[in-house]
Amino acid sequence: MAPSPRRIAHLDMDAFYASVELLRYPELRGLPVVVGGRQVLAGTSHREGSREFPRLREYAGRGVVTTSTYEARALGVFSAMGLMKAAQLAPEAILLPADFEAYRHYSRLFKAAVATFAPRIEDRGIDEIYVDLSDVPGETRDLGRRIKQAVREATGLSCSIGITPNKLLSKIASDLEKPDGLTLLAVEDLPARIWPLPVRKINGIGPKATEKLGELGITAIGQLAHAPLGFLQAHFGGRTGTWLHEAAHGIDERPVVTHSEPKSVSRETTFERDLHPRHDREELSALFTSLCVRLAEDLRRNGYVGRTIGIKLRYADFRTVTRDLTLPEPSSDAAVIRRAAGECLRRLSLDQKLRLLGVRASGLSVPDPGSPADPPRQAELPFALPT
DNA sequence: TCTGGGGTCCTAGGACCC
DNA sequence: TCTGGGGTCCTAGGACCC
Repeated sequence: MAPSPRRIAHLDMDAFYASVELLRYPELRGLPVVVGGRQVLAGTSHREGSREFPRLREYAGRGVVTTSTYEARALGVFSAMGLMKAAQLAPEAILLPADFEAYRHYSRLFKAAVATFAPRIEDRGIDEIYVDLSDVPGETRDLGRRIKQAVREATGLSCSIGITPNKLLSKIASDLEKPDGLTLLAVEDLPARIWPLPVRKINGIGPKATEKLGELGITAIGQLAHAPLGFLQAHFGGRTGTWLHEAAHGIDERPVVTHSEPKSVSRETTFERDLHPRHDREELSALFTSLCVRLAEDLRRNGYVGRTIGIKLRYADFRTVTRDLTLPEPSSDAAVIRRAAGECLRRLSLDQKLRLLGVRASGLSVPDPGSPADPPRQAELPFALPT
């Protein structure tokens, strides 16, 4: 007898950041609203009663759209789009700065609400989770309705849920009836509901793979399903070819992972304007040190030390390079991190303008209590870039 | 109108060791 | 003094995701 299929839910909050902002500013409901950018705009009046909100057209800078309301999406404004481009499409849209504290608060609320009756939860970021419902009693659609209701009662927000035998299909399903959707799918529904969709809908197929598949004449998931395994393996390699084939057939045995340890921690910043390593040396050096200090704080706050320290540079032409260095002993000390990052920096030619600088710690571990890997809190910092 | 910040996983070459 | 082979670590880059 075949084992009964799992019941895996994927829950995705609808336009999450923007929806949280609408809780705060209900008068913006129904308007195109965009969350993004880095700071509140200067000159924006905040009068009580008749509040003036900044418009997208007033924005100047390097920010991107983090979330847009469905009204803004109707104007062509989507996540990850540059705000300057978004302003061309929707100059009158309201632009609000991101308030991650608020989003984290609502994130905790909705996850806690789901956990009260479906505790096997995999965190997929601030606004998404997978939930293993296999052992939760109740009829599937009813469970879905109860989860949505619990989320709404806890947060005042709507979400979309897909429930299928695995994570891959549930992720696709949760998107099918957004917003406020509840979509149940069984393997028999694959040809009718999944195969007509573009391959890009498969989580893990991005712009590059979509492009390459397109060149091979494959645009729909059904076409991918009918491509011979050997053909896919020949073009994408053994592993990826097999994965593409299985994904198109709705096969995915990955478990819901309820706990995982972080692998790396990083801090990076894109400058307001491109900076030259020599001409803007002092400003860059201060930024670099500040990134190291914040990274060290992040490590300490979360109780980790890192053994590999790396840097990331993005040149003005958007070319990105990384360098890293593995230390003899792991550390969370800002001065140690700064020194290692400085060593990495010395391995790069610094004759072009930069737009981004980042620092990363990987090879994380939890330090032994009292070990020398956990040095005193404050240490002296070298404040100059290596020459 | 140029493209944020925080992550994960995979690949691949060279060093190094047995 | 012809070119073995496997395992692991380190490093760099890239695709992808939220």
